[in-house]
Amino acid sequence: MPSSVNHSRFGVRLRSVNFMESSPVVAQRLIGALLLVNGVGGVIVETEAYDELEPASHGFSGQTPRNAVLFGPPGRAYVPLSYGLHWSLNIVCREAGHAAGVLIRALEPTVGIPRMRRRRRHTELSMLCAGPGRLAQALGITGALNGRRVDAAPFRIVSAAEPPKIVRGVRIGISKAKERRWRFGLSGSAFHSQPFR
DNA sequence: CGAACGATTAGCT
DNA sequence: GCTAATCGTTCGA
Repeated sequence: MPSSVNHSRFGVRLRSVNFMESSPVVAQRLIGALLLVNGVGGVIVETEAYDELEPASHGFSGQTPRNAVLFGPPGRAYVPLSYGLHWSLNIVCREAGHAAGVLIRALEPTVGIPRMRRRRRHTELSMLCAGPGRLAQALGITGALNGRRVDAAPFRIVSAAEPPKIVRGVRIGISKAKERRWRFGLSGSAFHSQPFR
């Protein structure tokens, strides 16, 4: 695991993430952080930012029962189903009143790897948490966690002790606002869902 | 009220 | 590279 991540509960300086910032800022602050759900997870290596003011966001067309969590308090998990099949984990953030969120797209698996392998039917390590659907499956994330605070159980987020080197690119799998470079990655990671260029 | 379409993935060619 | 799987939401008639 990268030395920039403090996995010790006796660490000297554990920064927490402020979710009252714009989603692109929060998306970058989450890179290199340790994310656990029920004690299982790893280092966040890929995120994307979304904001209700741009058409790629689930919040763009206004509040619905599905996306209601995005319009609620920051620091909550927004867990929608995509393609009728896959859950995904977002963290709600809010700056200037915008309904916004950060999609967690990939982890470097570090804690509870056997558990994740069982949930994912023994996929190879580099594919365990590479992509929002795979990550949700590996960590056992479903709609049951929608709206839950991410600073309390079953979540645990420990941010990187030092700012990591971050790469940036366009978001994946969207048809609108394609040119916006709101995808962020941990530089040099072998655990991205797709390469950065 | 029916049709189209996703912030995707696995499996096959 | 192509496509099926699968369902809530959105959009047009």
